[in-house]
Amino acid sequence: MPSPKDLQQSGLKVTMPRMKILEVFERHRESHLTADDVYRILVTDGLDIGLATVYRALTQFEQAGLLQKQNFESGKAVFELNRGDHHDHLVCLQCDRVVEFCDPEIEKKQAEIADKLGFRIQAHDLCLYADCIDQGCPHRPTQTVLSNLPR
Amino acid sequence: MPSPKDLQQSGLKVTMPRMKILEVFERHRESHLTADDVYRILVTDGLDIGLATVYRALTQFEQAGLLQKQNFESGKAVFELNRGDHHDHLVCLQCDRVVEFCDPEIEKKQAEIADKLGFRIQAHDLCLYADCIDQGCPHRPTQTVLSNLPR
DNA sequence: ATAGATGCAAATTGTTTGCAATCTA
DNA sequence: TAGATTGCAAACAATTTGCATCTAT
Repeated sequence: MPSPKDLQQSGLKVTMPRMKILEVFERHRESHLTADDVYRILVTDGLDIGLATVYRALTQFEQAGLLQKQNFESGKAVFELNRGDHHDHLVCLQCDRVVEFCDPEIEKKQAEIADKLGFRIQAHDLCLYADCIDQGCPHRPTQTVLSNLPR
Repeated sequence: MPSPKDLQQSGLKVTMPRMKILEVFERHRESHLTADDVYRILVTDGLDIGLATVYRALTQFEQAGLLQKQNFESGKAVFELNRGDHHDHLVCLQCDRVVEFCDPEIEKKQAEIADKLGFRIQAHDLCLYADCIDQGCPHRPTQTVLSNLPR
């Protein structure tokens, strides 16, 4: 349930299009959506919101820290709700399923490496591309499976 | 020095455009080049090779394992010679400098993670975005600095 | 000779922008 | 009401493709 506060705090006016777009992400907490995905969902919902507005909102929301943006190999950017936690992604090469994970050891090692090279790390992208081992891999559109790795 | 064999072995005909494109990468072993970078270099060299041909060649060379493709945040794909070794990248947020590194521990951990999630890892992208700590960071176009981390 | 390669222009795809009309604070 | 926001169409940037013409094998 997106609250108007989320927008106000970012200096963005509370408008219908923006609230509806946030709602879409609330209703799809497990997904990684492209601008077009969001646009289609809105259209399906019978809402008349332009694609350009979606793009503008996504950009603003990302800057405001409400959303996180990812660039997988697909060429299109995908967005997900910023749940505060940082995590990396594993994309299934069979069905495009996205599994999230986070490994503190890797995170630590990254900082050490940057440090050793004379840099202060600001961000990173880590994405694994892999094949399902188990049989039951449905060839379906993008879908997310949350997963917390033992630490 | 690109050898015709590199192309023949891939089932690609040895043509002037292809050889010249390979040469460009040989002459810029340290760089990460976009299709347009390659095209401009060729034009500068007085060669009349179409941009579409460059794109086609880059794709074919990547599939043939001669080049490696990277998608940084820039939106454009960059290519580099496949030197056999795997490595990850660190991009300087100030000057776009690209530093290469490889950390066996991270590699190992990645495989373990994929394994634990029920996947067999095929590939991965790891890119760190960071700020130079030291002063001498020139704001210049993309340029690569090779670096082997202690292992 | 012939399948494959090239150049050019036109087409695609994902994303951004100009602008007049329309809203929020 | 003033300044922000929206929708639409046009503009863009990166990459791909159709096709008639060449070229390596």
